[in-house]
Amino acid sequence: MKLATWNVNSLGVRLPQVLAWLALHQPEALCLQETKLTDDKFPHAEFSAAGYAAQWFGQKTYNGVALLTRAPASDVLKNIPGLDDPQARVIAGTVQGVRVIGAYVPNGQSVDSDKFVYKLRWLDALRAWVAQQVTLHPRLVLVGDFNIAPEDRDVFDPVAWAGQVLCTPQERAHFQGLIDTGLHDAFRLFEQPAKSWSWWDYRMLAFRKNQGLRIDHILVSDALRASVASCVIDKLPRKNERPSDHAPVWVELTL
DNA sequence: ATGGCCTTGGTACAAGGA
Repeated sequence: MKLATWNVNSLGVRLPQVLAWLALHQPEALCLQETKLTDDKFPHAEFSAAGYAAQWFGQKTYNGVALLTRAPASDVLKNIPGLDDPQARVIAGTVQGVRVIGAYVPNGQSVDSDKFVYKLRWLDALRAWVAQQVTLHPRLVLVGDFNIAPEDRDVFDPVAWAGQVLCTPQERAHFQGLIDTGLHDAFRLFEQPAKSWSWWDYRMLAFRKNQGLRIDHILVSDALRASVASCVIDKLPRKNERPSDHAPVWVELTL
């Protein structure tokens, strides 16, 4: 079964592209980030017509996440239990015996920003909760826009980006902290092309020049590691008219 | 050519993204 994640940067704008991608790939589950829709505006009827059940959790203008599944998801949770967070950033559900957690990690803006402090605190809470979730649900995937480039090889110009937000040692330590709960970066379980990115700035002709970062990830638990058949960043939607600045990422599990 | 965008709310342009 195929599980996927995509930061769509406004589902209102990107809905046709998401529907086309679902029809083409028919994933068992697709997690969306940055829907930017209040819950009353979520296009659940369109997804239902396309054969997908939806769970969603949004807000006006910013953030917003959704979980689209072919079979209805159970044990759905919205945001991190116990974390007082006004921003809609997490949605979780169980589908076909796999716990799927979709996350939109705060960007952090810049290292000297209050938003960076929020990002690090948020990641602390995520790690603590994911550690519990892995114990409860050994077959687990944590997917989404992590807003962290884990290593220099995930950055088109690591010298220019050194110490910048998305690439700081603190953020990378948090990524490792998530890995240390018993997860594996599915993309790195396989030989991959050099210069593989999941996000390209809209400016500076970044996509045409393939200048990007790999910040969207799929982490799989120990119990699922042997079942991961492939992990792919799908660059094709980035070539659409009016694309998201992020590409979808998917894994194929043979369960 | 060393700079180049996109989205939202709201109706001008500021803020946020990464």
